[in-house]
Amino acid sequence: MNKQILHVDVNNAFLSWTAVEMLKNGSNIDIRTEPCIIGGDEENRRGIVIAKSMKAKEYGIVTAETIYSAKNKCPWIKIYKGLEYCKYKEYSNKLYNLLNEYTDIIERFSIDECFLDMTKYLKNRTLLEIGKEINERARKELGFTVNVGVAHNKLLAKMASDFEKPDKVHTLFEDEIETKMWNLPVSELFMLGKKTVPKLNKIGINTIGDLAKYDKYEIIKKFGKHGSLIWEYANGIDNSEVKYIQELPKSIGHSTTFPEDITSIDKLEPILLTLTEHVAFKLRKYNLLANTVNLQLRTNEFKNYSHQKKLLSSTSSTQEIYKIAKEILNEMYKNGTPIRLIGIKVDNLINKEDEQISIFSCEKTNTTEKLDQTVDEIKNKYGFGAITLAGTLETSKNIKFNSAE
DNA sequence: TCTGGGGTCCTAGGACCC
DNA sequence: TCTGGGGTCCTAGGACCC
Repeated sequence: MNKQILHVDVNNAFLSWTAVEMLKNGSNIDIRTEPCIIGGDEENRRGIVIAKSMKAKEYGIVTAETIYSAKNKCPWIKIYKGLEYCKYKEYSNKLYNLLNEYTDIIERFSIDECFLDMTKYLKNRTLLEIGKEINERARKELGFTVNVGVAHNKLLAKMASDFEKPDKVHTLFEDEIETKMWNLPVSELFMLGKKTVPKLNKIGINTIGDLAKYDKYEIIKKFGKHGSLIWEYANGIDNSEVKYIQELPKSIGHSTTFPEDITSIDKLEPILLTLTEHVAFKLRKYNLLANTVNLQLRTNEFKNYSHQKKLLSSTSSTQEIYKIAKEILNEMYKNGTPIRLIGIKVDNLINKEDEQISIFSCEKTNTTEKLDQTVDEIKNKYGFGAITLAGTLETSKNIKFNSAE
């Protein structure tokens, strides 16, 4: 039996939500109607396009390009700062609650995208009718528009919602694949990025249809597992389920770009400690323990380096993670090299209940755990910045931790 | 005033074991 | 001593997503 799937995608989410919030606060302009972008802070070297209005799109401006380049395309483009991430989360939740009236099988694919499995909840209505109703209710009740893709699997629903924008509902059923999807450039296919597209073009594959009709095993030979996936996608094949149970993260990371390059380890270390505090705090919030610590450095020349180390025993302690992170940093970093970004990531995460008590765990005292616990309680009550480890005090003031996507 | 930040998954190559 | 083959685990790096 066919699955009945909807994909709901907020149009220019960060820009739309900023517009709605501005109107709510008494602004008399709707920024959705002007050529504008939500942009990062150029002075602090975070100058990229986070979201763009439809008018900005007409100038060829794309998400994640530099603001510098966006200005070249449209010199009078307006740039807005955007809201706090938690505000965006609120709007995301409003949408989720509305969708929840239709089905409990919802996958939050990102802050602004959801998959809905409607198979059990059609109730004598067509999937398209429900899609149209959701589209209308979002506009009327929430004040922002969404695109809805209507199909029999997730891939096709996602492709459908990406057709004409904004505020549209599109179907992409099996018998429409050839007419609606195969004529599109192959770069439009989900999971086909800018590295693979030129390689496909080189062997004469320019449209999604070209890929669909190409010999599957040739594609697998060239692109491995990924090749198999994109060939199936081109043919509209996707048997994956809507994952409605929220999974625990597989890795937790935090990174920051500096306003100016840093050339000494003494300046890197306190920043690393602040980043570690964030990561460990989040670990403990999920009740997880990490087994691996990974450090990333980006040089002024945009070269990325990463090194990882396994922990002797799983931990969520700020101090223990920082100790390893500092070791890696000292092994990796050659003093004097200009560094633009530093990042820490923990993975190989396990549930705290599943902790294997190793001989190394015996060395641990309860003191650090108690300290972390106390710090977390204060952070939860008064905010993350309310308390910090002494070593980070100076740097935390100067380093901005941008939590926007 | 050029290039963010948070993720997932895959792969190639090396170490090590039998 | 001139050199196998299968397997696992680990690491660094890369591709892709929003």
